[in-house]
Amino acid sequence: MGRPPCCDKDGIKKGPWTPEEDIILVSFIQEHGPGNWRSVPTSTGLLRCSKSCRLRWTNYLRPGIKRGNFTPHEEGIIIHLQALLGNKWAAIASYLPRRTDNDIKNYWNTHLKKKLKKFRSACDPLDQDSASSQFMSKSLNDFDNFTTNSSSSLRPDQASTYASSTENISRLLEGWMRSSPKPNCSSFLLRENQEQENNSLENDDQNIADSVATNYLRSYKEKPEQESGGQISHEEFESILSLESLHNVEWDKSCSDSAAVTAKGFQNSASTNEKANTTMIAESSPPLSVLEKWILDENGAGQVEDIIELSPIF
DNA sequence: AATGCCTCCAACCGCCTGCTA
DNA sequence: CTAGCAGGCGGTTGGAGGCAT
Repeated sequence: MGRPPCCDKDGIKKGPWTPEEDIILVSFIQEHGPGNWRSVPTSTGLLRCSKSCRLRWTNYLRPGIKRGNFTPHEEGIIIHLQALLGNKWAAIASYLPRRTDNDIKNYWNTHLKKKLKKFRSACDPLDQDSASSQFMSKSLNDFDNFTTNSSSSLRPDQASTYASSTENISRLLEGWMRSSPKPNCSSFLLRENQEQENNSLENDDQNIADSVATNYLRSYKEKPEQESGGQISHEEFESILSLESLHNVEWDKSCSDSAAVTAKGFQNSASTNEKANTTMIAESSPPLSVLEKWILDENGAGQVEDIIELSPIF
């Protein structure tokens, strides 16, 4: 026999969560830590299924979630990663630790898809396929300029309403958690603490850079040959090469043979100057983030300053 | 003021994978 | 080994609120 059912399917409440339910859920997690969702409905008396509880926590109540407008640079990261990884929102969210996959997915569907469409139309209204491929070779700066000059991506009225409601809950939760920290929830208490949150902001550069480097290399190496067709794009390889040199990552034997051959060939034929530049950048001080160098590699020098200036998380 | 349309996001649905009994 | 559930994920939707007429 398998596991027992997580919860009784009858009498399950659906729809928006009330503040009371939020408080019950958070107080339970404060005591027991996130996880073991199966026991949440029975232990708390919430008329919600365990799945709903988990979603509510991960997408809304979890401390450390950054809400509100996406920065132009965050947009750029999402666009770039979406082009590389597809609609792997969870994977993309792993590069933006303070954003939830649901938020990124919503933002993509409601804002970025439209902007991309406009961008592509602006590139070449007569040849959408060509414009699509051109887009990948366009710099993030082009897109940033385009989006900056476009109308606001989030209506101010909605943003303020949304922020005020979430902030109220957030403040409530922060107060509770600070008042009685529990050892078993230290992992998320770290994130909810404002002081440490500020530190986290300062360290986001390296955290995200490391996250990008390791996840990107891992996802590439785990990419089945049939999926990539044994080939990688110029952009992909340049990204990987840049990350590899910055992190001293060796090409893994586990890479598919043809992909590895392609990569090696590309590596050998790549401009010496390009590689030297990359290495030089990597060794320069103060260090730039891997992500910045990654983007820098694709967009030419001069973008880094914009990136740093644009995004508060960098 | 009333109505219809549009935008946005929280939450649900269904599928998949991995784990557990 | 197998059945069946938990957790994770991406796609989709319902409803609230704003805007245009």
